[in-house]
Amino acid sequence: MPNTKPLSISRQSLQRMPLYLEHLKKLRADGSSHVSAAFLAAELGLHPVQVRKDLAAVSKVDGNPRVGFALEGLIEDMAEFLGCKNAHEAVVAGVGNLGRALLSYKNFDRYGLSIIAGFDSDPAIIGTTVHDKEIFNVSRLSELCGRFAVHIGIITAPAQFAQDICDAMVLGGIKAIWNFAPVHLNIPDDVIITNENLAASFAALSSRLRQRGEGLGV
Amino acid sequence: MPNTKPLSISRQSLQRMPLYLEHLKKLRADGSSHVSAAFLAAELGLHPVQVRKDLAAVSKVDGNPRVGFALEGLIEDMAEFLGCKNAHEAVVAGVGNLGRALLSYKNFDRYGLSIIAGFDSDPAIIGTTVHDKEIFNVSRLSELCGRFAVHIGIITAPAQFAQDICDAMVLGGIKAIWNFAPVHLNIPDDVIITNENLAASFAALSSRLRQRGEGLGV
DNA sequence: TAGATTGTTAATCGATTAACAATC
DNA sequence: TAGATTGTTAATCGATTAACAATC
Repeated sequence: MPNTKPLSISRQSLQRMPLYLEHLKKLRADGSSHVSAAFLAAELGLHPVQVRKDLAAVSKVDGNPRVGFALEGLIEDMAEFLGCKNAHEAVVAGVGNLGRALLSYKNFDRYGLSIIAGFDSDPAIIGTTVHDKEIFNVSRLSELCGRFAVHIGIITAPAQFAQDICDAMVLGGIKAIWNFAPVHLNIPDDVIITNENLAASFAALSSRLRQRGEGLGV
Repeated sequence: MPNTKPLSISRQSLQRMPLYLEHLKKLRADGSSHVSAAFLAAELGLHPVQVRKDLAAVSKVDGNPRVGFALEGLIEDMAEFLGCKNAHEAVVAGVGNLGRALLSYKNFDRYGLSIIAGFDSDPAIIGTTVHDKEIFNVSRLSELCGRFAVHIGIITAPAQFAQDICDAMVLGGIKAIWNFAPVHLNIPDDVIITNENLAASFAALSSRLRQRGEGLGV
């Protein structure tokens, strides 16, 4: 059984997938039935070959010279690939402004993702709901992760609590962590992690701006 | 005048810089005066050579065999590099949950970053303040960007408004955009952009988890 | 048919990692 | 001194881009 598809898709490709899906849906809504890689690439500011490779990685839909790819099949395969059908659930620990924003974020639905509960240590918000999701005491984090059979944990708590929360999540059976706390977390090898550091992103953008400004002698 | 330092630092390096700064400060607070690249690398889960290169790119502090780098100078240079001294200001358009979270985010201070105002179209919140920052009518976006002499714009509005907001920002003199709307924005060449797609990140993490699960036959 | 568009192989580019001599 | 640690050059790795024959 020859394996034509690469076993794993690059992280960068993976990040682009939701953008394709979004744009393909838009094109379909506009009444198109086909799309060429070149067109899609131009719209999204990507390289045409990159687009073709990305599409080939997740879909068996063959492109057609002159007409491009059939939108319908592409959308179906892309949705399938991204797991939009079998929903993926997560919990979020740290219900400050950011946690609250994620609990209320509507775009997750489109990819079959949902945050089903929040955890915090503040008695004032434990027991309340945000966007219809209940907020539990963080002390019950590992217990409830197990009970909910959730495998994705999101950390939006202050840095000093992040490692403890992380440990509790791992104990509760969490296999993937989306970490917004600006610290390096120690995790077992079988748990995957994505670090999302907003301050670092902002600072990096600001530095790029300054570098460019200097380069131009401004 | 030979140019020893590379003109530009890679995007990835740039993203790591705030993490170094954070960790270096922590070490200093713990009473250390020096740190070795190997130690720092282990703490942050990076490669030692990578750390040395990164440090060398922003600091003239020479490492010392046996003792490592002097913390004090390193922190100073890193802070200088990241522009923590001359504060950088931004405005945010779209004061929903996410915009609100960014307006209230405390970690930005540490890098001399601040969001000075918000913009929205909802009459109910125009004129109110969030974390002491006033919310203006989005119709005044370009006017006020110019008046405030702000060069960084953050877009946290729904996707369908993003391009218009972006255009208004560019018109107002914005030179760097941090875009949270899940769409590709068309901008002039002299404006830099960082796209932050939360749904895409979440979806990518979820896909990685699923891929791994399949690989292990779970 | 002619030409737009695909899919694939090879070249390029950039970042990370390995190797190692220099040095405090 | 001996050995930990640096700084740098070369090798590796991975992703993007270029080139081009195949095809509807």
